[in-house]
Amino acid sequence: MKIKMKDGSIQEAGFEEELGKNAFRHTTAHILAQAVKRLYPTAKCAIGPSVAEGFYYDFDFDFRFSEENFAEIEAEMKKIVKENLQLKHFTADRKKAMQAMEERDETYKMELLNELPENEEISFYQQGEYLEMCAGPHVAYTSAIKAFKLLSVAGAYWRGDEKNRMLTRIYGTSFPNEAMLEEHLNQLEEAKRRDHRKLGKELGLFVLFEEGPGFPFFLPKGLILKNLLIDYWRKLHTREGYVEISTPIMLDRQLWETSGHWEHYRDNMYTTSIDGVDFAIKPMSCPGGMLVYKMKPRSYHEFPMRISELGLIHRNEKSGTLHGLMRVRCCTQDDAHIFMAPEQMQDEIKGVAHLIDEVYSNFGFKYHVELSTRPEKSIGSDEDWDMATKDLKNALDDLKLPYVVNEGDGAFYGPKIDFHLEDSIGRTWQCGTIQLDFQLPHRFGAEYIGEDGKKHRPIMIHRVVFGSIERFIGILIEHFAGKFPLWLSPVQVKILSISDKYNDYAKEIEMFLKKEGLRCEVDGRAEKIGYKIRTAQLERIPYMLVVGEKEVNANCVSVRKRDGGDLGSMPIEQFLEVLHEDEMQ
RNA sequence: GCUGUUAUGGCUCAGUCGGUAGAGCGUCGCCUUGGUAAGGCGGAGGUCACGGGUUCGAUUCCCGUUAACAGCUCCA
Repeated sequence: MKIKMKDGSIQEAGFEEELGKNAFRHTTAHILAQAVKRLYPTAKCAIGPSVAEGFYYDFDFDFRFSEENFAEIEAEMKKIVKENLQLKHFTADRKKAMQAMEERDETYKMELLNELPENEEISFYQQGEYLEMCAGPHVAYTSAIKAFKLLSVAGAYWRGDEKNRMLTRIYGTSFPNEAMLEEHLNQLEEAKRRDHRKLGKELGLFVLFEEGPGFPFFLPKGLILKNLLIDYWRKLHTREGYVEISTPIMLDRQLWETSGHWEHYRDNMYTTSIDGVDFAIKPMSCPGGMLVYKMKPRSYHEFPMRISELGLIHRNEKSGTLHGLMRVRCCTQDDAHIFMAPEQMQDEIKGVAHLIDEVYSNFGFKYHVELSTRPEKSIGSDEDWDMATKDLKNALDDLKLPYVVNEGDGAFYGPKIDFHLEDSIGRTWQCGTIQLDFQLPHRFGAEYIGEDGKKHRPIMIHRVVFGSIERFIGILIEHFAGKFPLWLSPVQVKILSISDKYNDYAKEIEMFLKKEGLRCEVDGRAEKIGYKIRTAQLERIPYMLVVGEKEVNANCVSVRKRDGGDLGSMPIEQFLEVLHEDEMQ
């Protein structure tokens, strides 16, 4: 494909290249805008870029727009593609540009134009009667857009600011041929099938009630999963030299004033009053950990002091942001606070980064890293922030971990390294984080006696590996599509009797396996074996043991694997070996 | 929180252009006692999210509330 660049040059790029794909989708967005203007001349255009899986365009309509309008827009877009319009690129000076936008009453474009530098040549693309102020790039002809589809409509603030007017955003996607579009739509369907909210309900893992929006209930099988993750976590942290504490979920307001949460996090905190004293339910565990640190004089001999806590935290998240287990108002954070001397900082950051990598790799997760810098609402001096940010950067560079900088997204007390995991439809969620904090030790007056016998201020790292266990479980469910590895499966083995005559034998097998420490169940219903297998298969149970007359007589079990089908008959001891091999994988 | 959409048995969904509702799955009972992804028959189960309004009459129309969904904003 020929791509028309902003500077007037022409580059060659295929759809599989970023440049080609973005130009392709961006042009589709223009075709959408052209169709919209033809059908609804009073609509105003804002912006319409390409995004990871397609494109969107923001419009300001003077009527209520809905997905019912998609059909006629798509029909009009098809016409524009068929008309094979050329995308002509040209530039104009500011005055002419403004004149053109005024004529068309494109007030949003005029606002954007006003913010461009005084002497800048303004770039335009025109296809047929449709003219857009746009930096491109675009493909050369509208006929290139062979397959497209409008997907959804949603509100979006003008320029991403919630104080601004809300515009109507139309999402769509496009491909060079119908087959690719079809495949993409299939992928979206598959993603819906592994949505953790759907699977969580089907597999009986967790539930949310109207009585507690954002406060998930764990059901027996979900709690097994949660507890197994915690067991795994404890083992790792003991190995890594952490000690674990548990602090109250509710503490005196004064503590939160000292930490700065009262001032900077107040809107997200639940509070109550007892005997006329204000208390706040903790949105983070650090201040409690700080009290433990400060309870007695500390020495550099104790450093690095790694104190972990599975903290039950509550945050009043805005109603519209709640999302299954991914975004909740109450969750368990696998927190830890590391107190140390400045010279230990680099090693500690790297140690935590390795630990996070170990855990994510164990589950087969891919992740990406972001470095979040000082937000507007924050505490501490510029020097401290610069130093802390530089320290995190150095550690990332040493580790050779690629990262993107997320300006202004740090915690209010310090910059952080964030680890992001993907859900089934490619949305990413922050899970692990490493935060460097010079502020809380200062605010609390934390100290330690150094080698020189003098008092010093410790540095503090806040870090989580899972992030919130709830969110991590959400990611796990989607990643495995409910087919958890053997060690994590709430039910590992289900024993299916051919008929209820063999239920006693099935129970014997169950007792035997339970003594071996396995989680198992018997399906002794008066149903046919095909039906019991179907049920167990839908429950994503890793191993099924079929027992009937043959097995009773031969004192064995017939093994069926969730993904491998019938493995044949074997004595129960041999089945244990099969499980053992599975676990080794 | 904002914009839009939605809310009907445990689950997934029909339906009523205003006259108080139906299917499949699940559940319960009976028959069947079976060999690797759904055997047959029958029963129970719903104040149609909640609160107002319009109406002779509202699950259906209107308003509000709550929750869910998509996106935005925000975040672990």
